[in-house]
Amino acid sequence: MAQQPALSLVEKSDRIAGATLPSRCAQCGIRETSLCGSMSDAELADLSEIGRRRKISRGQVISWAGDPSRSCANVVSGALKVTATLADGREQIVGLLFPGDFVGQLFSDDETMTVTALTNGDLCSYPRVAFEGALDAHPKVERMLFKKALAALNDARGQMLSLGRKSAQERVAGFILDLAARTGQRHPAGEVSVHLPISRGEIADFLGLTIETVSRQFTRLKAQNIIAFARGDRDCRILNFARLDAIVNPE
Amino acid sequence: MAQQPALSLVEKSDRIAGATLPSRCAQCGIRETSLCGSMSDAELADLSEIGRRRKISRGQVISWAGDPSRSCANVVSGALKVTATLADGREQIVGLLFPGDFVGQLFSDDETMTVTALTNGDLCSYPRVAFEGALDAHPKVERMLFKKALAALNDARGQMLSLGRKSAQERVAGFILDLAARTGQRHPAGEVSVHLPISRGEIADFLGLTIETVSRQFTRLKAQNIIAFARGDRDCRILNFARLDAIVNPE
DNA sequence: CGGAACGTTGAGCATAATCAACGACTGTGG
DNA sequence: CCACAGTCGTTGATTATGCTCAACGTTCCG
Repeated sequence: MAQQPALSLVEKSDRIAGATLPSRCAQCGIRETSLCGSMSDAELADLSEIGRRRKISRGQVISWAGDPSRSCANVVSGALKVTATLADGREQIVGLLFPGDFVGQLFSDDETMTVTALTNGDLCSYPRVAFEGALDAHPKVERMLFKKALAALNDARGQMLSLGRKSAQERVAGFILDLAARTGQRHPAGEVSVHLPISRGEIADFLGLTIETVSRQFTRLKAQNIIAFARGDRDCRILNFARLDAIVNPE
Repeated sequence: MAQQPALSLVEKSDRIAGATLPSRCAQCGIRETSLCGSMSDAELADLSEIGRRRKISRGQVISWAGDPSRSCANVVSGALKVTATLADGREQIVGLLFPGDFVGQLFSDDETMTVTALTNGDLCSYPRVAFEGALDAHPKVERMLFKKALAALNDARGQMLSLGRKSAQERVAGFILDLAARTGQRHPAGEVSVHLPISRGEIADFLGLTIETVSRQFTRLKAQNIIAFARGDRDCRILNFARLDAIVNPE
């Protein structure tokens, strides 16, 4: 994955400005699920003053662990990964971000994690210090961010249980089921199809396994007719939901 | 470990009350590090209205995963563990709580994790809904809790890296170093002594290993003269900080 | 066409889990 | 006082799970 320079606030991008609500906010597809959902039009105009819309492309690093924390953002479209890494290159994905999620390290001078775009997409980006100032004036926004942080903490803790205590098969099966619950499409026959948003290697980094082990577990689930793949390696169909669930919730 | 009923708010305990600041708050040893540090005396009097001091004893379960979330608390003294468990009994410690830390699941009707006392201690306990109400009136308290949640999230993510990507020896060495940074005592000869607050079994549950593996890693570090134990199995002395650090930060 | 990225499969191995035994220490009750 | 059970930690033997190394097929692009 090509590594590119992190977000710079001086790069060319459109300004979201004006005393009234910009049209891109009024039309924004994620307004209900993001921070902005907690704000009145007047409040949103306030925040949009300091924000910029910004395009990101697959593989681009949004922020590097250790760099100064200068900006934060809402994900408007696309997907990103948050990773922790060791000096020798071992990597663990500690979070996945989708539209409506918040990116950045608030109240800290340094980023602690690296954030990378998994797909092309758009961010609504804010200078960190100005954004923190806006939080003082808008307690409803702070409350929403607080709740998002608590949800992220619960997610992380659930993932810790997987990483520390589950077998490879349980982790892979759980990954498919989690995705199905989030983004799965139900089919007439009762089957569910799930698009895997990340590569085998990224699944491995997410689950604390190797690429080969992830691949073998998929193969094993295919051999048991629990899942099947259609049109490539990323479109997974759950043929036997009950047996998949039985792997994840043992006994 | 004996399992006892979870926190009941009707149990006998002293009331922290009065329009003025109660003496137990004025004298509280953790006031600077806990929520209360962000409050003026007048604000603190407000919060103390709804709080109770409560004693907890080693092994006692403060709240069970799945139970309704009725209360939250500050840790005044002692230590607690936050655990996630699977149906078949596998357990992962996802957080350790010490004086000044916050206990409880805010903005959620159900607890998602089990919290258990590792030692005898004291909590400052609040009804959850009333506490949430107090947050509306005291943005500085909410801000402090928000920062604590973000710190807990960073901790959890660092732990995810250990669980997913580090060897048993790296995890055990890292555990000792983390404790040393938190609570270690420096000695004249440059050595550092660390009291391990939890048993081998709990260390295993924290690091995602078995008791035997944890024990073998301690033995290995002892054999290399990197650490030594004094007066029992819980007082660890770091004899060679550099080599311990080299294990944790490889290459 | 050549190369790169991605995914799968196989063989062998290493790490940590499992199963088992044992010593040290603690508190209990005869 | 001692016998006893219980908890905790250590150590040994064996096993299994998942990792490493390697080869190969496919797809996509330049």
